[in-house]
Amino acid sequence: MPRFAVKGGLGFDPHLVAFWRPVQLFVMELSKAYEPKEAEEKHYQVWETSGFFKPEANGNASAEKYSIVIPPPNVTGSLHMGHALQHTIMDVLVRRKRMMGYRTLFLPGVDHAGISTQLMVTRQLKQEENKTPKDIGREAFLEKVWEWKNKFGGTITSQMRREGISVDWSRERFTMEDALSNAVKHVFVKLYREGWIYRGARIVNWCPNDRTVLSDLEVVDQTRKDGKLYYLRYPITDSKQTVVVATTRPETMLGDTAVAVNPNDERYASLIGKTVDLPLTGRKITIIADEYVDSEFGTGAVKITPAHDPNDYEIGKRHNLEQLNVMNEDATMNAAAGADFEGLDRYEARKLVLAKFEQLGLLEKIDEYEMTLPVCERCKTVIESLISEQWWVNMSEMRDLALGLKQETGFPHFTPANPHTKVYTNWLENLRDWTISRQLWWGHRIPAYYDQEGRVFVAETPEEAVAEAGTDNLRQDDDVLDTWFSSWLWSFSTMGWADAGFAKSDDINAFHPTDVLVTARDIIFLWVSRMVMSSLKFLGERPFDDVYVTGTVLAADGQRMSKTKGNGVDPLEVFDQYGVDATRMTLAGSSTGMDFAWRDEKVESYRNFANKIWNASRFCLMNSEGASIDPSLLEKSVDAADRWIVSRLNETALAVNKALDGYAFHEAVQILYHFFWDDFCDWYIELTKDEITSGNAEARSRILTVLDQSLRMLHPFMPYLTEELWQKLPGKSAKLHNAAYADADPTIMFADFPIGDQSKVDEAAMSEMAVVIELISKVRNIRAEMRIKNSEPLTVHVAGEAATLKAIGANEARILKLTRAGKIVAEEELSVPKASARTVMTTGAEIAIPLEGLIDFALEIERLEAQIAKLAKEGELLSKQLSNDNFVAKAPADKVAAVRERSAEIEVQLKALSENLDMLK
RNA sequence: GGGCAUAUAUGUCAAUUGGUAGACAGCCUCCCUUACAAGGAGGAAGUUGGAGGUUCGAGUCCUUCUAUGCCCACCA
Repeated sequence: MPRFAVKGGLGFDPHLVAFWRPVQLFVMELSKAYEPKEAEEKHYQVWETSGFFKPEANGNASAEKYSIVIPPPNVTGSLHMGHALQHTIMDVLVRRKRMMGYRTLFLPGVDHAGISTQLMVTRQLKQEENKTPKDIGREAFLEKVWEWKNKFGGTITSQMRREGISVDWSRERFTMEDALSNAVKHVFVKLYREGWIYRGARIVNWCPNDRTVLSDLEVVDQTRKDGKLYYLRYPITDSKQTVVVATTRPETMLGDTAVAVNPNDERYASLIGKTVDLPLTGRKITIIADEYVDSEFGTGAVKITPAHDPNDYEIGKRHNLEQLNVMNEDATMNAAAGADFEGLDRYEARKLVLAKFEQLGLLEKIDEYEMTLPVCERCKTVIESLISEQWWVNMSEMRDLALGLKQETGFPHFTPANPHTKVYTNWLENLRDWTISRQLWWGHRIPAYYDQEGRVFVAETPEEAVAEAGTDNLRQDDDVLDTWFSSWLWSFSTMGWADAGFAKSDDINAFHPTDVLVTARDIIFLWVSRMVMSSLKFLGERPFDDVYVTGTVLAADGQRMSKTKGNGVDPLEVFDQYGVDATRMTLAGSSTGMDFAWRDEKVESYRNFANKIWNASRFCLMNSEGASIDPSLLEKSVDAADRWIVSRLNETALAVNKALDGYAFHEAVQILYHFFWDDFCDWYIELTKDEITSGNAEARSRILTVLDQSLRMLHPFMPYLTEELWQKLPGKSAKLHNAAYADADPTIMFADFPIGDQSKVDEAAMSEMAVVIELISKVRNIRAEMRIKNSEPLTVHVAGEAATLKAIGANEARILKLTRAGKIVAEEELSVPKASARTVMTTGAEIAIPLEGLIDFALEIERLEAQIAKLAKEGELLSKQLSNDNFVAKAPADKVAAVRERSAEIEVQLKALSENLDMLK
């Protein structure tokens, strides 16, 4: 419907009347609800272009540093909830420290993601030009990749900007840029010269789809329920006897070079040393004995294929067996498999092998067998084990460095400490050599050069290699390095290590080691541990002090988010629907280190919270004429409510800082949520509303100042909303900044972060307000339970000790307003008619409200009895404790005293309540 | 096979060194009160997975069982 359409035909629409009324003029006009998009679009650009994210924004030469490098997302990636969680956590940490005056470096970057990127560009090439990488050649293909990178590589970084993270984009790095590539070459050469990198043929994980070797960490298990165990019968040479072997992969029998049994297996003792006629091949292979064989499994006899199985490979080495490779790189059978099989895919070959065994009457049986298969982490193709010449890193020195650091200094400290500390150390202790070569084109090409005789020369540049070889007739190794071989240098390669001649650059001196690494569980081995090693090895210092390991964001159904299940939640959609700040609060508020399920209800409630902050600020701004932020007002409050909110402010600041220092993000969020909503909105605004709306300039300034302090504490979590509001506060200026940013344009990003001060917690005000709050709550409770309308004025009678009555007297006007009572009568002893509702306060003070004609006696009796029952139950428990001599003797004195005190309170309350109850009966 | 987590209100999750269980959402009652109905006021709801034990006292520590999840190794 058009905006100004008039409903109906004649007359005027009552909704339109408002337009014609004189518009009320506010000091500041804010819409009724928070619209996140406006703020999100506006502020990030200003922050970034103003240089606020750069460490250089800090003008204090002696400022302490705080630094975090972001785990580089894949250049092909797009933002998911895991990123959003990690980035939120890091940004919260950095923003707070920045506000506290630290010189902060928050460094972003992107990973070239060898396999993913190559696959993506290959696919695109196929689609657009129907060509393969081979068709166009290495150089042309790499050009295509760079083209792709320049065109689409910015997706992830622009999504990161949307998150509001305060990273220094001027220091953004890419693992394939020159400096980082030089670092990789340098490290490779150094390790090679020291003997830690070597080239050798060993059995490896081969992905037939990607046509490259993979490290153990890039291979994952996949359970196959439809697996089968095939029993193949092999005839013993020159004998009627046969031996049956069980296998899940019949096609590999073409490469068998032995059959193995356990030396202690009596069934086969007589066969050891004999040979079998390997069917379909015409080869004879020996029956050997090896402890590896489990007599209990299958038939107790195992076919041995050293070239296609890691265990068989080991056995083969022990027994000097031939390694017969029967497969090609794409998992088709090769010539060695025999003419019938050459060129067949491994699964086709399997069918044919089985058919032929069947024909020969040598297929004993087929069992159903559930099994797990190794598959490629990325493309899920079943991995083939085969023997291949690859580059490896011997990790022993680096393992010792990392373990030594952990043992001697405790670094890095993991949060949560359990189970990550142990997992980390155990993994290091059992570390194996790392396969670093990959049969790809996209990546850091291995700086190894071969001459005509096949001799290898490893050097950082071709020129050096030529010089060393004494000939320029050299060919560079075709392979590239594992992507992680550049990632593991990330903590310092991003800080100018290569440009400083592989020494400490200014940035490294200023910001390394970084303070904390925030990451998900799955790359502790792949990345975290390797960063520790490389940093110790090449820089001589740890890369980070702490490691905060986030939980996994699960889908609403408690399952992992996955594309195939379609249960994923796209953070960008959540940003659109609920706002970035609400999403950040949700993520931070869920971050306990445990996995957690995504719930729309959560983000909805933080969306509501954002709106609450908006409206509370709106109220303050609507009543801000003649007022401005004035921190000195918090120092000299007279009124109890004011001293109370200042106390709560300080308590909150102390608790928030403590929580964040301990990476207890959920706790910090809870504390802020309740401080702002409960203390500030529900109590402080309501208590002071009269003063504020009536134009009391000091009250107005004070509430603005409290709001300012609150927004500052919320800012690390909700950057957009808080900046939007803070910019509107009268009196906002660079004077409110931490001293390190005195010269910057006013922004809440630089406002001094409240750290809290226990000495500013005013106990007298706290207990005075506790009385006021309790009294108001009790009266409201009576109204609600006795169904007395708010419009019905009441008289509240209170009888109790002097302190309580004094507190009530001092805050009479506010109590009257918030309880909508007409009068408060303080007296030594209650003098009220029988027709009254009664209750009692913690201090034992009695409250009664005469309800002539309004009271429902039955209801009131029920109400009192319920209160009595509840208190009596608690009292019973406490007196039981107190009558236990052991408790009194052994429990800490303050605990006993607390129980005594509470017990006494309950006794007083119970007495008062039952007297009141008697009066009604 | 080895290791490690988790099990708390209807749901999702909290609970510092053992001190007697909280939040949010949902639910029930009332209220569109001039910051906010994305709101206000009040309320109901839990023998903390089962069983044993240590302790004056256990959600928290120990043993054991059950269920779920994760990691590592292996899987002929």
